[in-house]
Amino acid sequence: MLRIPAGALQVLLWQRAQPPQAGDWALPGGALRGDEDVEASVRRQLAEKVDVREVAHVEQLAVFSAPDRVPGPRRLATAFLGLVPADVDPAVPPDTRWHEVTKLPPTAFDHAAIVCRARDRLRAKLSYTNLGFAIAPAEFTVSALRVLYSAALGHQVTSTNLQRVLTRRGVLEPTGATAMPGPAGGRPAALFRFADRRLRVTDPFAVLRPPARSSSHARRPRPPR
Amino acid sequence: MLRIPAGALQVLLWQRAQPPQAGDWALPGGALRGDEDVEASVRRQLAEKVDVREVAHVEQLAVFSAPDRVPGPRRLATAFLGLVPADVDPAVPPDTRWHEVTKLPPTAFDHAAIVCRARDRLRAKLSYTNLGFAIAPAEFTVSALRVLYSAALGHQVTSTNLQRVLTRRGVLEPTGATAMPGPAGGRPAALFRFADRRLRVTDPFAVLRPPARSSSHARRPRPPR
DNA sequence: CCAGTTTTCGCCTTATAATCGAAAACATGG
DNA sequence: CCATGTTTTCGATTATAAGGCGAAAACTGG
Repeated sequence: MLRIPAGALQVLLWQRAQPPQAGDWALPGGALRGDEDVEASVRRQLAEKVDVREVAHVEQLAVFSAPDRVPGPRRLATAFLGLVPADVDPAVPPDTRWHEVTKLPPTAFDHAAIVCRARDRLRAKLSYTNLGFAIAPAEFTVSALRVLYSAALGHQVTSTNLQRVLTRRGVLEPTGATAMPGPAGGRPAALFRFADRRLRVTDPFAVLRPPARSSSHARRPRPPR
Repeated sequence: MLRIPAGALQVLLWQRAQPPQAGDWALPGGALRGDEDVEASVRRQLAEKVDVREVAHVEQLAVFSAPDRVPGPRRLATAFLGLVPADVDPAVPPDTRWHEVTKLPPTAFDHAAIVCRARDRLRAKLSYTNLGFAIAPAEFTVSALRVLYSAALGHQVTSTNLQRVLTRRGVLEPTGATAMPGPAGGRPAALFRFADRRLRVTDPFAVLRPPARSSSHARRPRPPR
């Protein structure tokens, strides 16, 4: 479960009270029941920690299956990535806390590797899908979105380019309204929203695209040498 | 397990002799042992069908976990994508056969969906990684590679563009040798190979890239209006 | 009304991909 | 041995997308 509440990417962890690895921080999770698939199980596990209605997106990452990943009998873990919009602050149990992914506390088992995978997945999909809808509020300014993308991607992003790329792809659309200007004044920012709140691949990274091109520009034939 | 032996994408299936779903075609697979992770298990399962040394690439796809995906007690399946180069024809058991993915026979359980996922993964990764090394022979002409890419992607690809894109990214390199001309003559084609035979992301689909740009062109300032 | 601030937008440059046609390099038949 | 057909290769051009920069726009507060 990741979110970006204030310019920093955070992950939801809970502190283990019982051995093994008592005191270490772990990802939410639990055993799979016989009558549910892994997606349903994840939502059930999450519901014990946060209000699942505030989770904007959940997707499978990978299976972690090293025989010694936990002490005792081998256990498989199907890791998931969950995203919470930046403007909601779900209530969490007392043993549970948000941690910046760049400053992780001692983590249990292979959970640090899972967090790393989740962050990488988020970074990748922000580029070629509309996944931003899951980390952004319902409405936002381009500047606010820039902060979110910068934090998630780990490098600076310019407002100009962010707006141009996302609008060109049709994932961003203006609401028509404008936000209040900041305390220091300045031009009021236009509010935007994501056109679609379900995951959509904007550019199927098809670098070798189908020839479907109807470019009708008359080409001036080159004179033969 | 996919391959493209002659311009058509094929998947390795075996025909079930015992119920459930006797007669239907299924993907290779089997139970996970306690002392192996899923990757090791897949290689072990595959070894029962083909010579695993001929498998150029294996990667995890996803967990399929619907409670009713197989009759009887629920079973989880961690699906994998495997790729065999086009020039090898592994010996397979008598109940096993290659089928074109566009003309699948009746398949068992949810295996048709798994094949679909595998094909989609292959298509995507051909665009932004050097995964072509896993479907191509060690050496090949651009024309031969074009046939492979066209079959995998499902649409025509031009030799010119294929060569330029792959060489620009540094995934393709000439061997220096040339192939024999075809029976109808024609210029002998240069042979190429993949520079790296391990999966490498050539372009991290980073559409919003870090500003690391040292463009040093002096810009002529626009006159104010 | 003016200075300060932030957003927005147009213009330009750069990067990469797609298209097209001609030249190169071979085989074969007259 | 030359003309012809065939296939590959390559250069020139166009097309599309992304990044950079600065001016104009639109507000606040004195």
